[in-house]
Amino acid sequence: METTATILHADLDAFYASVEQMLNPALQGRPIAVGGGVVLACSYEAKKFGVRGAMSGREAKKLCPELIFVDGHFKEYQRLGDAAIRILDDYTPLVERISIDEAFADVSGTAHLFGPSVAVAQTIRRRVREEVGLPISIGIARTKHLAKIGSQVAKPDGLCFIDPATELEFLHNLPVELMWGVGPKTKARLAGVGVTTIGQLAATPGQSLDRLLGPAASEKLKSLAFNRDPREIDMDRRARSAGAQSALGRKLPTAKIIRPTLRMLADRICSRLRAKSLAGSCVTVRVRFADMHAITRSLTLDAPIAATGTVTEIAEDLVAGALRDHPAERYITLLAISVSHLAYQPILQLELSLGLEGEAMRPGTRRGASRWLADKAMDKVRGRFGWEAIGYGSVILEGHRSVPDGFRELAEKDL
DNA sequence: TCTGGGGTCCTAGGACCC
DNA sequence: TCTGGGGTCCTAGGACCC
Repeated sequence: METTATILHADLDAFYASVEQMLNPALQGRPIAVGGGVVLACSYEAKKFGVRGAMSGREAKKLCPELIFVDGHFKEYQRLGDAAIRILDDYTPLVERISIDEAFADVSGTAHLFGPSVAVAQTIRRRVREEVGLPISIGIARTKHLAKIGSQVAKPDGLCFIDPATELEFLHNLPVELMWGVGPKTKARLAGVGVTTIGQLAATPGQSLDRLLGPAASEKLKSLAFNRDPREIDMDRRARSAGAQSALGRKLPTAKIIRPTLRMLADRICSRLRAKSLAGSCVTVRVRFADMHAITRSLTLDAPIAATGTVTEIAEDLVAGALRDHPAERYITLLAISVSHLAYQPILQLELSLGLEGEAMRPGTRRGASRWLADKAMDKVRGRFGWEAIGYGSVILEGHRSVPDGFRELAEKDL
């Protein structure tokens, strides 16, 4: 059976840090971290010292006294990430963007135009370097999972072609944590029974793996370990939820804290939804306590909503219920809202529902649609004069902005 | 002393329906 | 008194990824 490897996984190396080093040549070759209080990203020079993303700035400095902290150029990240991914588009329409700095591409259908996958990958790497100025690593394999592993092996600034004829040999020599879905917990469980490589996982009897990880996870890992990943390139993945969260430090769970925070979170989420004529019918809140343990509460509605006020009130009720269930917890450290079960809801449909039974958004509430219209008016003002021009008075919160807004926006998935 | 933000997917039990 | 099975949705929690 003749098979070829035509799935590419392209991944910009230490993306944010590489951009900073490109913009400021004095930073090249130096250990740098984007961010201050929290390390949002760091350069390879910093990684050598053990610096990692999500680490506190202080911890990072302790590991690497030479570390240079820089502010992020978030607009540039978006522009350059887009430019790099666009180069992939020149070689195939089958491109699946995973995040700002990463994408899959299937070049099987375009070999007659551009040559074999390795040649295409070499060209892409050269062009990204020349036209965008950044290093990008590419893995090439028969499946998405293996291509992704390939790009990790290729880093930094490399290319890794995995020949289908010897792919299992390649795969089985690698550590389990390179597999998709194996994080710290699963890695530790596997290590507990002496499994540290993908080959050892492949050789583990199904029954004992089932006992260790449950039948579903076990089956999934087995299929990945034998490179039987069925996933295909998906060109237009739709977001399934939209959420927002805010770390609070350590706060007493009073209405004074909770209400304005939830309103701000709902405002962020709902304006994003309305901008895309979307609404969701499931609202989930998360409350995290001082010991970092978090709980969730959710409510599914009869009809989708996107009005800030309605989402805020539902979130307040859910948080109140969550707190009632945990009376011993003295402090909260984070609040989050997520809206899911998203549905396209153009204004026409909303007006129709007004004529019928209001919008049943919430038991006992018929104000949802008029609120939605008021929100749309506000969105319009913001569109012309900026986000800060208008808003809910009570959302103005004191300082404590641990992460820049620019970073937050980059993390938002297109709805 | 402190520990970000935005997501996806899976599991398991219970309710409910046919 | 004893007695079904399958499917779907909801909720809560957990693991993981970028």
